[in-house]
Amino acid sequence: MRYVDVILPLPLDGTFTYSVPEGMEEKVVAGMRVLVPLGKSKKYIAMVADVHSEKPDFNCKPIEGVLDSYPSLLPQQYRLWQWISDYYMSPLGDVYNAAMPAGMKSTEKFKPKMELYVELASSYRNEQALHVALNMVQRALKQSKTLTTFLALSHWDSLEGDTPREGIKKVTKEELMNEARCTAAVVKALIDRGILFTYELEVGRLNTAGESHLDQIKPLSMPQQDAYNQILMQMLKKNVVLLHGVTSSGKTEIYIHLVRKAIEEHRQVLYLLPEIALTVQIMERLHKVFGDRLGIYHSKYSDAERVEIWQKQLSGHPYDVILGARSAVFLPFQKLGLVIIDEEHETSFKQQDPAPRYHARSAAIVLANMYPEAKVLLGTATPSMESYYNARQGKYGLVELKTRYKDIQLPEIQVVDVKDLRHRKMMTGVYSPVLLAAVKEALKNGEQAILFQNRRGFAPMIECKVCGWVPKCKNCDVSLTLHKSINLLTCHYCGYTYPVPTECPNCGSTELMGRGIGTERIEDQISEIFPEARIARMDLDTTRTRNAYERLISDFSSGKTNLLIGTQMISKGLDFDKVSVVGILNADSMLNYPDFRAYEHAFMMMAQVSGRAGRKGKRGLVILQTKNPTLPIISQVVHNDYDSLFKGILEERRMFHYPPFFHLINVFLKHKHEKICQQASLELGKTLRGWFGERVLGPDKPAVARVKTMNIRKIVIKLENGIDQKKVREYLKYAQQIMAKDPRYGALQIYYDVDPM
DNA sequence: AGCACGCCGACT
DNA sequence: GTCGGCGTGCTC
Repeated sequence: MRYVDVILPLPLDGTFTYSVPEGMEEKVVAGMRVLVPLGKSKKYIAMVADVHSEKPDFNCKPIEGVLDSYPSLLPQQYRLWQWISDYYMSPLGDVYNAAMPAGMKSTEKFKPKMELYVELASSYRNEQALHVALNMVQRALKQSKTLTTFLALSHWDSLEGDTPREGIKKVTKEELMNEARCTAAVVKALIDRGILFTYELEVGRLNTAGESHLDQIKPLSMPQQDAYNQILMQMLKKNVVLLHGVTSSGKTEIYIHLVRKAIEEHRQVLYLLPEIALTVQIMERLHKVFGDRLGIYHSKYSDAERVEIWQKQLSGHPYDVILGARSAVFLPFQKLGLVIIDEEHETSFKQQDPAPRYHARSAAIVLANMYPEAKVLLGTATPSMESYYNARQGKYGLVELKTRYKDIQLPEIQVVDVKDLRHRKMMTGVYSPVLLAAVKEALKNGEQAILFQNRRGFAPMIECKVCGWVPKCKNCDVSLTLHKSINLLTCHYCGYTYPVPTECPNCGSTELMGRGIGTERIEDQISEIFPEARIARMDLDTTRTRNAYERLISDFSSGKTNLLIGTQMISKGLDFDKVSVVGILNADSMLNYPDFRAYEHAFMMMAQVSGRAGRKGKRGLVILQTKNPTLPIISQVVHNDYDSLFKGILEERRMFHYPPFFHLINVFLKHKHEKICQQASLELGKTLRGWFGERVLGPDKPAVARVKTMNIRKIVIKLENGIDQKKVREYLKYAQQIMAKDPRYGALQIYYDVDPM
C-alpha cells in the first residue's frame, strides 16, 4: 500500500497522511496536488510532500483524486516552504496558503477565460450562397454593413468557390462590433437569420501580445558601466552583492543589462520590488525591453492571472523574467540565475500580518542558493543596516555608485526651524513662509511640487474640545480615524466603521474637533492657499484600486495635476521630471517613534522623498521643516551622508543589543480574557528567562494591546550573532507545548515574529 | 480554518 | 422540560 504525506491549506503544522487507492499509485508524486477529505464533510486540495509505503498507526482515509499530471511544485520551491516554515516559525499550511494562488487550492475548478467568436454558417460558405445572404440583408443597412465587415475581417471575401477553412481568420464578436460600429442586436439579427453563429473558445488571461518592436537596450554611461563590471566581478566571489547607488543614478538601467546577460545565458531572473514601487512606469520600461519574456506578478493582479503565470512557469515556455512583489519568490523557476531586489531597504518586503511573517529578501537569498551559481543583487540608495553591515563585513559584495545619471544634481535641502518661526508667529498653519514661497514660485514657472506628510503618528482623529474625549474602537485598543470623504470614523485594525458623533457622549458638548494633520486635511488647506493649483492626493485611501493609483501617477507625470500631496508611497520609485520643489512638512513625526529603527527609517524616507526633486538642468529644492534643526540626522539628510548615519546607528545598535548584532524574535500571546493573557505571558516569560536569561525582555503590552476583542502580550528575545538559532526555536516550540497542555490556558494563541521590522 | 460536540441560561 | 449561546478540541 502507498501513502502520501500532504500539506493542507490550513494553519496547521506538519503533514497529514492519506492512503493512495489502487490505480492512483502510478500517478502521484511529491509536488502534485491531491483532493482529500477532512473531517465529516470537507474536502481540500492538499499538496503532496512525500510518497511512501510506511503504514501509519491510525486509520487513514484514501485520497479522492490527483489533480496534476506533473508536479505543480518544484523541489526547490518545497525546500523554500520548509525553510520559511522553520525559520519564521509558521505552520507549513500557512506557507502553502501564502505561496499558491487561491485558484490552485480551491475545490471550485479553475475557470478558464472564454471569448465569444462569430463564424459564417456552413451553408453560406460559397460564393453563390454568400450572394444570397447579402441580398437577404440588402435592405437592412446595419446588418449588411456588419456582414461585409465580418467577411473582410475573416477573409472570407477573398476566397473563391467552396473553400476549406484555411486562410480564415477567427473573429470575436467584440472585434466585429467595434469594427462595424454596430450593437449586439445587429449581430443577433444575423445569427437569427442563420447567416452567422457564435461559439466559445478558451483564451489565456496573460498578455501575449508580444511587442513587435522591442526597444534597444540603452548603452550604459561610464559610471554605470563601471558599476556593472564591478557587480559581475563581485559575483565571481560572492553570492550576494549590494549595489549602493544614489537616487537617479540609473540603477534600473544596470539591472536591465544584468537581466539581458542572464537571459543570454539561458537563465531566469526574478526581479523583486516593493508592492508600492511596482508602478506602470517600471513595468512599461521593462516591457519595452523584454517584451513577452517578461511576466508580472503582484497582488493587484487577479487570482486567475496568477494561476496562469504559475502554470506558464512550469511549462516549456516560461517567462525569462518575473517582475513582482514579495510573493513572487514563491513562483516556480526551472533555471533561476539571478535575483534582483530593488529598494532592498524597504520594510514592506517583510510580510507583517498573516503568517508566514517572512522577509522576501531573506527568502530570495535562500531560494537563489538552491540553484547552482544563482546570484542575488540588492539595490538601493539607502541600504538597510543589515545589508550594509553584511557588505562591510565581507559577507556580501559591495558596489557603490555615487554619480547621478546625466549630471542631475542632488537637490539643495533647506532646513526650516518650525519652532522658531512659530514663536515669531510666522507660520501659516503647518506651513512655513519659505515653503509657501517655493511652492508658489514652482507653480508660477509651470513646474510641479510635492508635499510629503508621514501618516503614521498623525492619524486624523476627533477630539472633544471641552473634556478631551476621543472616540475609540469597541473591539481594539485604538482611537478611530476620521475619513472626511465618506464621513465615517474607522478603525484601522479591524476595519469597523462608526458614524461621526454630533455631540460628546462624555460631556454632551458639541465642540468636536478634528485633531492631527492627515493628508486629507493638508489637501483642504493647500487648496485654499493655492486655489489655482491642480492638486492630487496620494495615500492609502485614494489608491485602493490599481486604476486609481495608476491614474494619480500618470496625471501627475503628464502635468494634468501639478501639486502632489502624499504619504510615504510617493517616495517609491517614481520618476517625475518637472518636480522642482519637495516639502517635508514634519520631519519630527518620523523621529518620535518608540522603535529602534525610527532614525534609519526617517533618514531613508527623507532621502528618498528628496530624491524626487530636481531634473535635468535645474537643481531641485527640498524644504525640510523640523522643530529640531540641530539633530545630527538632519545634517546627515542635508549632506546625504549615509556613512555617518550608518556609523552612528551601528554604535547604538551594538550598545543596545539590536540588529545587525542581535537577532530579534517577538513572541505574541493572544487571549480573549486579559487576566489569562497576562498570567500566561508572565509564566512564559519566566520559563524563557530560565533558559535564555537576560536575552528575554518582557512580557509587555504592545502599543495596541487589544485587537478584535483579543488581548495581546509581547515577549522580545534578543539573540546574539553566532547563537544556535535552530536550538532556540526548538526551545520556544517546547515552551509553547508546555503552555498548550496547561488547562488554565485553554484557547491561548502563541505566535512569533522572527526578525521583526 | 471550520465544524461537531458539549455544557449552562431564557423560553414555548 | 427544550432551544441555542459560544467555549473547546479535532481533523489523517
